[in-house]
Amino acid sequence: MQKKSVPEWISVGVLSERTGVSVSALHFYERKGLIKSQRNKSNHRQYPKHVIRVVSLIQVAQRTGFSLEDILFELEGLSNRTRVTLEDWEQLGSRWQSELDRKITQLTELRDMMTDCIGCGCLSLERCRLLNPYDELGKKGAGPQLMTE
Amino acid sequence: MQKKSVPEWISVGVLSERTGVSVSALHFYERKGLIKSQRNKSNHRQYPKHVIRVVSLIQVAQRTGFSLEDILFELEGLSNRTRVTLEDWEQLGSRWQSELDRKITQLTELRDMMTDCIGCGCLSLERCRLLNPYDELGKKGAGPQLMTE
DNA sequence: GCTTGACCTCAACTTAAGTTTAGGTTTCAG
DNA sequence: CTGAAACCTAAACTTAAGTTGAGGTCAAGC
Repeated sequence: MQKKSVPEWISVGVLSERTGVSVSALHFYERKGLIKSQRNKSNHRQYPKHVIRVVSLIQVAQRTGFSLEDILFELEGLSNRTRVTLEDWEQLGSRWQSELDRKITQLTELRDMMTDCIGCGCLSLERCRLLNPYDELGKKGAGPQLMTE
Repeated sequence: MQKKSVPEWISVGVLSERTGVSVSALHFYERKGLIKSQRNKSNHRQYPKHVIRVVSLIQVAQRTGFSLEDILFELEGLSNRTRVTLEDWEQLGSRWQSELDRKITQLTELRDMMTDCIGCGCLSLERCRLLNPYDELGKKGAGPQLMTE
């Protein structure tokens, strides 16, 4: 019992409507190699319907902060270029989750540092780890430091 | 008992060293109006030492995701353009914190959606709220939807 | 048979946040 | 006196992710 594979082609306009991505951006993605199309006899692009999913994944990846270059790299690693399977999705999804976790951690640290700093109020250029991330305290010996400005 | 105000001038090279921001970027910031300098007799820029703090704040703001334009706007709202006081910092700091909170919330939502989605595995273009943020389900009536691809 | 809408290509433009390059001074150390 | 270090300006270049514009084709509807 083989499922029939029914590509069912859609135009760039329809792809744009279905994904919320502008036609010009879709052309752009195609130039970058993120999606592929066939042409009909009038030279119009025809996309297999499942490209909708690829475009949607691209959008999710962008929202998590990946560049199109990164995304192209990820997509190229997939077993099958246009058809995104469940395994593909599990792979991508967990990779993207780690990236998101990394980002969230970073921002949270920054926010906590900010909380400390506002509470502390020292605004010291010498001591403040927020204002002074490339800290080189210790060079000058320990102990209280003057806030020389 | 008045404190003497001792500006103590520093060169662009020193400012660059102290902040970790390249000289060309500092020139750029000056063109954009984010920092100001005086010139000495050889036409070299001289910055009052507390500009270091302004540049540090610019970096923090950038790390929290503000554009230089935003930052310029914030800095212009300060009581005093170059000298950043404790009150200034409290003002800015809490504004930036909210922005950070907003971002963290967004990313967290995206990550949780992703967790759901990977667990669910449906990858349905019709139903998935991750793949389909501009959802218009309901248009077609409720009930189970075919994953037509 | 003409207009309209959807599509095509290619090239130039846009914004942000700088960097790079080219050419020109000044100042200090040897 | 000579050369290097630090500085100056102005303009062009860079990258990302597209957008905009000009000019052209094609099929459908009136």
